[in-house]
Amino acid sequence: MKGIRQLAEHLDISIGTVSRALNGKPDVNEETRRRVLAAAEELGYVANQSGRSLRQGETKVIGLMIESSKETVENADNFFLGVTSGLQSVFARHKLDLVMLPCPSDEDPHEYLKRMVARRIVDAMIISDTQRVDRRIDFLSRAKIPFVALGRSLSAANFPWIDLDFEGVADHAVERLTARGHRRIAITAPSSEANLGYLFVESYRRALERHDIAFDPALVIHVKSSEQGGYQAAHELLLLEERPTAVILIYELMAIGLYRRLMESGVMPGRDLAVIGFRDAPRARFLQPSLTCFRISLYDLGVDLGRMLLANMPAYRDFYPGGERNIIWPLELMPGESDAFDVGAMV
Amino acid sequence: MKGIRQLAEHLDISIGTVSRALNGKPDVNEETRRRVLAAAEELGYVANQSGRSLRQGETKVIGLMIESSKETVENADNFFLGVTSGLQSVFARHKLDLVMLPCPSDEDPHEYLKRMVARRIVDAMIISDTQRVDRRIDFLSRAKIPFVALGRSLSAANFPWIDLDFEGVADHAVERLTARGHRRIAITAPSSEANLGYLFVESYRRALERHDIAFDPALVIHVKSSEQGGYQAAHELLLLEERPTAVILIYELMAIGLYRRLMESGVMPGRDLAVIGFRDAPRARFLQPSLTCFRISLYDLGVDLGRMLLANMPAYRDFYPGGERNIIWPLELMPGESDAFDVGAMV
DNA sequence: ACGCACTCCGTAAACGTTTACGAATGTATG
DNA sequence: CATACATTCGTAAACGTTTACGGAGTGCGT
Repeated sequence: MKGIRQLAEHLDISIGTVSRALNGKPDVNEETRRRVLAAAEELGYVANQSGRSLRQGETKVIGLMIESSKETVENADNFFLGVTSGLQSVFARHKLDLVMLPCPSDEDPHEYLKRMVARRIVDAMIISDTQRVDRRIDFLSRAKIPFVALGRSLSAANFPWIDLDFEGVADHAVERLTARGHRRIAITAPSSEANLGYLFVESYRRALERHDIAFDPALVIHVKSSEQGGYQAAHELLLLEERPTAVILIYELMAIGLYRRLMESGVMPGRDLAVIGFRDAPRARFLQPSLTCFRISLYDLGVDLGRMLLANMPAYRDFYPGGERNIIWPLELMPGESDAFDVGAMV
Repeated sequence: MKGIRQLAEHLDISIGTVSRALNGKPDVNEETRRRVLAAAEELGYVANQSGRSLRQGETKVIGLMIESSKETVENADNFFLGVTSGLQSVFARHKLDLVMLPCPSDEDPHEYLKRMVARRIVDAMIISDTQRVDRRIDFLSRAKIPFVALGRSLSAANFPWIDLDFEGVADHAVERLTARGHRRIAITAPSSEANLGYLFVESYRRALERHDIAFDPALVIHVKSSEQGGYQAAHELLLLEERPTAVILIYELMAIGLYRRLMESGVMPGRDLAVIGFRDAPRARFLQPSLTCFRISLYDLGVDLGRMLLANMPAYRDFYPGGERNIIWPLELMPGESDAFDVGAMV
């Protein structure tokens, strides 16, 4: 099957009518439409996207940009695939397709993004891993490309984003730990410029203050968010003169390395040191001891992300009226054994 | 910047010449080419892909199709992102872009694939998670769409693929275990129709035979390839009347759940049961005990995958002469503590 | 002076689709 | 019966790019 022209000839109908029939336009006889659809099905005709895009100026494809930097590869998890499912469930209703755009590690994310939209590969963008100042946001806003960000940023005053409820997580974690007598609570943070790490530590600092605990910079351990980083974090933790009794991890798989290093020194997580993890963790409960962890409903997050994006696209705006422009996404605590350590008993 | 026409007017040059200049065609004055490139850079002109694709009949985009089924999400790892880096390093040389196409879990992979190529979103495809009989391979061959498969299949006699060296892995693992006196060696396998699981078990069976060990179907544990599945596998393992002394895991993260379940019953992995894992595992060494595991160089695998694909595309064939059509990819053993259990001492 | 080859560039057609416009037909209205 | 309107369809232009073709200019050998 070549194109719409062959289909039209086969039906002995003009090409324009065939197009209207396929696209559900009103001014076409229902009988004709039936015949066209049947023939298209039979001959396996699918519209050439290039021709359509050229004419309409839109590709019907949404891009989800992801980093494929070395560190991302190392700590890769189900995060994006989970979100993807939710996104697709929304996009499918509008015959929009989703492609994931992995930015090569040796290319500047900003340049990569520009190239993708300039080539008209996608109509709209979902960006993630937002930096504290992120030129991509500037660019997309200025170029009036519809987009949503997974993560806040300082780069623009008002743009659509969904971010995680760091404040709630930190508060919940600190509350839970102080209730068990903990006063020296460490935290891990990435060394990158990702806004996530910054917000995470800031929320932690404020949560401490609310519980009348002085913030000690020495308790912020800057390591990579991977098993390797967890190992390193435990190592640095054990070297501190006044050793903390609890630690909050920014990424749940870090617990693997952390546990390992602790046990090498005879320190038992959950008994000698309380550990709380962050982000999605169906696997957390299989660790030994099982990890107390905050989890995210990735699918639902994807759904909201998709809706928010479409609400910002003129062609689909009407389907999603009155949506918020920003969402702070709540996380749910999954209690485990890793924070069972009760300091109160020792005091 | 609208299009090439505006660029041409701005330079007071014909549109055809501008196009030739940009595309490196020979019949254009070097001075003119310099001016054009400078102006394009200055005005931020990038060719509209839709127009170009329509004219040339190709999109310059390669698709990497991945499953986003529930199970894939659960055990998602760095696999695809790791391969992606290698792929992009090859594609970049030819100004080809890579997009990842996540097949929605509620859509038939075959239909999804057909839709993507029919819409001309990509020129060529890399498919993964091949099934024992996989209609996608049939379709792509027949439609003469260039493609490479990550994984063998029975669906076509001769198509380009790269697959893992299951035979080598199984042989190496069984060899290593029997050298330490093990005779009852269990293995985990997925319950799906994925060819990977089938080949994995078959290789294991043949490796046993080569070492004069009878194949016992009861020792093939069908569980999901996730932490949860590992937990389940350990559970079933402990119920066997004649308990095996070793187990081979098809996916390294299963070790987390497996360890947990074993310890719950007081069985110490590495001391009471030897464990060997499979597939990439920078994280394996942080488990407690560290996991003996076979690792893959994902980047290099991606490079070969990319080369093999381009060798099958007429436009790029000349750059990659004489490449093999099929590659069995070797894996490297990373020794750990999990298989230290020596049965010989007990006999 | 002529023909020839070579370099460089402009012209226009083509890719497959959507859509504004108007034509043709049928039907209701005055 | 003339007019108005609704329904259905065909015609042709347009989207932005590449490229076959040919033309203009230049240099060279005869």
